Amino acid sequence: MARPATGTVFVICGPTASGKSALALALAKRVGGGIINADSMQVYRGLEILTAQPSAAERALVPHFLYGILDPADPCSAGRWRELALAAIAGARDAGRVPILCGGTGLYLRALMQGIAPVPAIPESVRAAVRARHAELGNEAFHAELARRDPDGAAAVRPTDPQRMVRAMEVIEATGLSLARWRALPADAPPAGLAFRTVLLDPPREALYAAIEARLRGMVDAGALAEAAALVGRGFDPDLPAMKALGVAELARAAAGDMPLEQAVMRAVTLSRNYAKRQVTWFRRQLITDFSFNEQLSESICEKILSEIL
RNA sequence: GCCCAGGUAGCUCAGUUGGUAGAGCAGGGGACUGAAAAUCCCCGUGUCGGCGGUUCAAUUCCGUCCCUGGGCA
Repeated sequence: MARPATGTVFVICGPTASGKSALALALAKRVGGGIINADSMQVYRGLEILTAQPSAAERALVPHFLYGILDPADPCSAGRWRELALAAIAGARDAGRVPILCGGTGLYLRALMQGIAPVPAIPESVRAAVRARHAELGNEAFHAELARRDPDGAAAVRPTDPQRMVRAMEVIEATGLSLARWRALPADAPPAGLAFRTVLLDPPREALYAAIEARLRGMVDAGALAEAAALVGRGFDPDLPAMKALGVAELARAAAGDMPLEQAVMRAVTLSRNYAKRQVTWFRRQLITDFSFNEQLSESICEKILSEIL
């Protein structure tokens, strides 16, 4: 068995349906690894099919961490995931396993590998109040209010970007310090002694889009309609992250008979393509990667990649 | 066969009282520091169905043909 140097942590990233999970599994078998989820949606229970979480058979072969660990009502975040991932990395190493992070959420991976500002968790009461304030004022007036509280923050965020305006307001509201001030502080960096080896899967667009559609149809065959309907049936706040998993809204409507199945499937496929494109932009431009492969994963490509990175 | 409607961007359509046209979606590019599968920004030349005619000028008006709906036979 190939034995990477102590402290090595593999990172496998790439757009949805590029073959990350299969590559991670093959790598884990080869080096005695433990696979750690780095995907913002695969952390939730009740989305096993639609977020393509590893099967029970796969989990039996190799230890997996952070898949389906949170209830949809319990939102994750970059900071929270970072803590969980650090614990999982330590856990895998204690068990004699090589940690292999696998996932498509660039922000999470960057927060872990390149550090993140040490902003404390914002109390839920503050978050709710700021959101309500934004809903009450609307974009323009809210931006004006932010400009009064945090001029630099307001200048850095477009008045059309509610998510970032709300975040900037929450931080100054809860901590008394602007985001810019927090970001000027030393970042929460990964513990010393970890050496990330990052592999990017970046297949040709055409092959990737074909894989996305094939996989979506496979999900439907595997019961994605029922899964989506069950999740929506729990009546959660639609703003919860898990509720925004691609395909949930469309397939739940199809399950309820409110939308033709084929239309729901094609809509979910389109949304997934849009998402894959955003992911690719992130990985190419925001993440420092050690290896990049421009092919859709197959058995032979997988072998080639393994021999190259080990 | 006759009568209506239509034929404009990959798709769905708007529009031009005659001066060669623009939205949404798709697609492409980009931003990104804690709900990121999120949020946001930028990118629109296409025989305006074909061929004739009128006109300085036709995608627009006229004729004719073709195609697609719907109606009448």
